Amino acid sequence: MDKGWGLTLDSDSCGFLLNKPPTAAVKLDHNHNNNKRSSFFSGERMFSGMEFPVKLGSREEQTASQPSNDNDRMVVDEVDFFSDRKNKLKSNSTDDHHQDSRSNDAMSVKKENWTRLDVNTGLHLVTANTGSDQSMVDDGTSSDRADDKRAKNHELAQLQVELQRMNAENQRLKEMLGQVTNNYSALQMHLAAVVQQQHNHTTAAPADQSSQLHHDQNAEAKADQGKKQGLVPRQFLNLGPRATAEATDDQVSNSSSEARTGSASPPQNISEVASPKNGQIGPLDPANSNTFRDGKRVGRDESPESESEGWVPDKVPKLNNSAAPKPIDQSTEATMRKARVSVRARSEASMITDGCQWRKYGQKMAKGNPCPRAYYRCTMAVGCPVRKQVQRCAEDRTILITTYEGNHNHPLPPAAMAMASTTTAAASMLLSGSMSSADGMNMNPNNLLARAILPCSSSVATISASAPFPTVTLDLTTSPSQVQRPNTPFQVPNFPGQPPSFGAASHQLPQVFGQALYNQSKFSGLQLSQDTMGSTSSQQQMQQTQSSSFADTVSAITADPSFTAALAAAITSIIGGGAHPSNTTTNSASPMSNNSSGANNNNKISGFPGN
DNA sequence: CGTCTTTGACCAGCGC
DNA sequence: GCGCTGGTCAAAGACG
Repeated sequence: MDKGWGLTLDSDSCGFLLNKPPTAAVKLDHNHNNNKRSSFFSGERMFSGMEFPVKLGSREEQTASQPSNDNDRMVVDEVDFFSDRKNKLKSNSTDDHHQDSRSNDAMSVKKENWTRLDVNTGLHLVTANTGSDQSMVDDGTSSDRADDKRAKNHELAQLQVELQRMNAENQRLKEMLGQVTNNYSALQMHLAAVVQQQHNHTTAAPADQSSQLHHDQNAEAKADQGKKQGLVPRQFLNLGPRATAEATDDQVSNSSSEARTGSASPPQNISEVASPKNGQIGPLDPANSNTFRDGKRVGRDESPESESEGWVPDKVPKLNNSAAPKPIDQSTEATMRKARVSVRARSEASMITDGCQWRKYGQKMAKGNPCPRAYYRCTMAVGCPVRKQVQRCAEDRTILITTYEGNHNHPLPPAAMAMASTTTAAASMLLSGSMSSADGMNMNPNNLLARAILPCSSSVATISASAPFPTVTLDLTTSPSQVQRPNTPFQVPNFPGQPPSFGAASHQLPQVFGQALYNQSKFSGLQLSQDTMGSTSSQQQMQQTQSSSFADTVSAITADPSFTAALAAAITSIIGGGAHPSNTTTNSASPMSNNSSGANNNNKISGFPGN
């Protein structure tokens, strides 16, 4: 976030300055002294200091609202002060300037006059108004001006407070936007998966062919097809949490963990989550983090809260017991929290480099595995609910199993977007469509998720419902030949937070994925800057444009068969960083002891924390 | 000195 | 009810 500060100063100047009323006051006085220069400047540049437009605006508002009075006043003031000014200062240049202004534009004349009046008024207040008889004459106007100034200052302060509030709200909206964008990308991938599955089924059932042409009509076709294959139509009809919840209630209740989630967590959530939820979203709300840390269960329940906000709009009702319409988040969040995406890959590193910053908070010896399981939590944002478990495979200790859980509630650096998007999409699809079809047994590779994530390979993506939590496993260790990798596994030397290197590495990927990564990098970079910047409308438009283009790109790449190899290559490249000494990781995990090869697994494991 | 890792302890869920 | 297991916390130590 350090990067953002530089950018923040660039575009947040208005908000930044406006957040400091004393500064504004100083600048206001300064404006009075230098108004001749600043008036036009302020008219041209809105962000040269909001004090200028605010001040001018107030003048202009008065002019607009009370044209007659202002004109009258202006006439009087002009006569008084400019004549006075001419008499006193005999400034030809000013007069010429005044005439030029008149010749240019009447309004500008007014503004110029007003600003000049301010200047002269200030002079009178300071010098001439110090107790002369004339001051009694001018006292009326000067006192009026003083009052006018005070009123304007007061108005300015109010505007500043308003702007502060707007900035704060803007920040919240930006955070929401980031989450929604992630959500959107996940849904895009899901949609692509559904379409693809539809296409696959259409080949078998041509009767439904017409429906696949129209995505809008997909719901009905999905329902039919879902019935055909024994799937619950709602899974496909509703991509939101409701579908997930219903699916969970209807079918996945056989999973003990799900039952646990549904029965135990929601009551707590209702009581504890409802209040902050109703008030405002707080993915980064410190309160969340506090409660997150206060109690384990509370934290586990609340962290998904913030997490799911990125997943589901508030308006979507949630059916946990299908009786009381509770706030969606609770069970959905819990479910999302439970959903896991496991990535198996060969790596000598203690932890794969996925672009995020992790903090290790625990380590346990898991049953049935001599290798300890390390627990990490994302530290890129306070209260980020994302956790991951890192454990080596018991059978093959060269295989590193990284299990992700939860979704980031903060903007991600470009380096983290690939993995985060992948895991997010996988988890989303798992929960929205694939989970119930698992029905207590492992998903076969023909599952839509497997096809969605890795469309052209049938053995790398599996879903296990036998696990305590519904888990998607991306196995990148089985068939390297499927991954269109060159012999030299491409490394990402400065992978974290360095889009150029990432883009440079992406040239080895299929073009479409490289472009996607590039777009992601741009977008997430924009998000990063946006997160700390005071946003402008143009920037928001840019972000939205980037968002939509990014979503389109995601949609495009998921439909592309080469996405399989691209995704595998990307993840493998991320993971491959550990084997490369040049790979600088942002992870704080201790680097692996320099094992040259995977021959001695024990040595490698010994490098694993805790062994 | 601040941050991060380590590690023992604690807690909750689940099965018996 | 008890033990097992997974997950988390937090104090203490390590590290830069």
